[in-house]
Amino acid sequence: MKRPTMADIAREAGVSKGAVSYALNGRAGVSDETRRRILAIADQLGFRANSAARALAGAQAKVVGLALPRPPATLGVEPFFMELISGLEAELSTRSYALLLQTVPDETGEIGLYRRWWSESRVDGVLVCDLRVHDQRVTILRELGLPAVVIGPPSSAGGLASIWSDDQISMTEAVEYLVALGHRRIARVGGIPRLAHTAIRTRAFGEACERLGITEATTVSTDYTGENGAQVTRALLCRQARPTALVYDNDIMAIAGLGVAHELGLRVPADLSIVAWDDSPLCRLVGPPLTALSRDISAHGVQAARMLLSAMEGSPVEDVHDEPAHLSPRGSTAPPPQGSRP
Amino acid sequence: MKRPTMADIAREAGVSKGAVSYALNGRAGVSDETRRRILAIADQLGFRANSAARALAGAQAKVVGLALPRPPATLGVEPFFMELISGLEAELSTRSYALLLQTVPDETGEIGLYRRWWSESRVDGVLVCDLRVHDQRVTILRELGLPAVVIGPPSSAGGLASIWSDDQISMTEAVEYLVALGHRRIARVGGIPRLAHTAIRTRAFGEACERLGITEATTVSTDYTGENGAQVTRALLCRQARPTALVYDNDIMAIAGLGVAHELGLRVPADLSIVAWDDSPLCRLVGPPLTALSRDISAHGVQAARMLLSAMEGSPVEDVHDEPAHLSPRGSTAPPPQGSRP
DNA sequence: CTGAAAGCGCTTACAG
DNA sequence: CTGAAAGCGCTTACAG
Repeated sequence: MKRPTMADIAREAGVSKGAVSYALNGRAGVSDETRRRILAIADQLGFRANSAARALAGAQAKVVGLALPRPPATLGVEPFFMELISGLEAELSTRSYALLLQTVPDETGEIGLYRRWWSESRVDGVLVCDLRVHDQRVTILRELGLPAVVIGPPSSAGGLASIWSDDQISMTEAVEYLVALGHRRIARVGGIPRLAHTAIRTRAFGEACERLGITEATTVSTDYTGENGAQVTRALLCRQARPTALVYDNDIMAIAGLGVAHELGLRVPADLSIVAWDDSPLCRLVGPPLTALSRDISAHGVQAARMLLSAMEGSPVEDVHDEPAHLSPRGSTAPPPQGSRP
Repeated sequence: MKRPTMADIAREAGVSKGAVSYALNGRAGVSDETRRRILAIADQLGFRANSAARALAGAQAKVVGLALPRPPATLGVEPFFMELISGLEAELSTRSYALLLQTVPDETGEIGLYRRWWSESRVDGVLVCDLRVHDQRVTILRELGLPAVVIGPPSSAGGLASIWSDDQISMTEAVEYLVALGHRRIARVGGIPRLAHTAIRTRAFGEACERLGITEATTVSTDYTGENGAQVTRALLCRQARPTALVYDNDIMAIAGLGVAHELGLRVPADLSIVAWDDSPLCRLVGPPLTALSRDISAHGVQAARMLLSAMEGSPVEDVHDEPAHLSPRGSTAPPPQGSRP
């Protein structure tokens, strides 16, 4: 099959290629009648602008890039990214933008990828996630002048537009709820420490516990995998005075924690309360369903895509403070067992 | 920042742009010494070929497309796709190919997407998944002449190269195992009926049960979501003579089924055995860990990407029959309760 | 082995 | 409002 080009349309309509371009892109330069005729012919021929030619001629590539800074193995089980991607997709596809995905092993790899995307003119803009406290990526992106939106706290976004939800509020809500239930020994199975949002959560957890007089509050770090979450949970539950409540930084580890409780013969929530973060449908499927800090990640993605699209158009973009995750109490939280109450 | 172009290299090296192109692409036409000099300069300048220009000049776009034929909401929880994607990525990225992702609402939308990708010259080839029994997509792809590899049974691939694993073997293995344990009332919570591999599994399940004299064998269809899996499980377990073993077409539904058993006060595996299909790490995390039909989906993706890459080079590509999923017995299967044994 | 030139299919100033 | 032309940065026959 031969692809129809603008020259074909121009010939058919008896106008110049330039006129076709103006008509197709809805710009001034052609009369309404000519425009209509051109559009009709384009439609009839099933014309689609060649994206390479368009990009080369200085227009946009109509592609947005997303580097996934996690090892492929982790990605498969982490519902967060897929939910984010479906949100991004939902917005991008209505505007005929494609999403270019690539996994990267580490920060250096990611920076290399941005440089490559930039020098190949492959993408019009990028979304950055998993912000670190001092993140080099934002510096590079500003240097390259590649439009970018950060999915993470503005405090680490280095001046790039950012969209985030305030994890401090959510963490405080979770701790207050557990304390209200009567828990005094609370531990947190935290995420990767160098990530900016992990740092925020860790601080919030510590502060909330201190304020409420919880002295036995621990945070243990993990790599977010279920295996690691299980391992840490096992260690915590085998302690002399084991915690009566656990707060997890993602849902996969919370589910793993539930499995470990089961393995140790502890009843959830009678012997142990569990709170998950990032409420994927999984949390509602397990028995008992997990109390979780939930927010609409997909909507977060839609919003992030919108911001990037405006940034790419050159409009000034405000930071967006999305709704924080709120606690959805379900079957995995209850007052602590009698013996451990104050 | 200004991107270095081949003209810059040519000027620096004192040769023509053509010579630079030959040198960079490892083709004949330049002496070894000139080639080395050109490569050194390119490297020093941080040169990267502009992908749009390259695609326009008739070379490849270096992009592979994957349409995701599931509603965004389902994607988030389905580990299968993310595992497949990480496999594809692993292979594509080493060859400097990018993966273009787009969700599509249905078959018509997917066909439209292929036409668009084709007419925009956006991708060099595509991967097709979730094959239907009579799948229109393969016909269209052949018409367009877009290189494609089907991830699914060759029986529905309509002549396109395909990679698949034989679900009949796996299903038979699962049924034989359950029967050997003593189960006589086995039900299957199946996937979307119009998918080719679902049909294969349904037939295999029926045949295996019949051959082993299991008369009470039912398959119930679902849409693969956890919610639907839970609902179907609830209905099955509330029957007069409830099944003592359930086989699920994906792991999410198996986990949902475990939740329902918990909710109904049934012990797994003492009262009910559960077998999951597609053994994501989740299966090992829940309590009890799920017996599952496991295979390396990520490796499947690597292989699929390799096949597509050769197809795009014009090499003839053989269908690949990947290793079938094999049973990994874990804590969710055991002999049926006393009363229900023959 | 090397160079000069045409062309891929668009967009966008620049004249009329 | 419209047309003719240059140019984006590559690749690839075609001469030398």
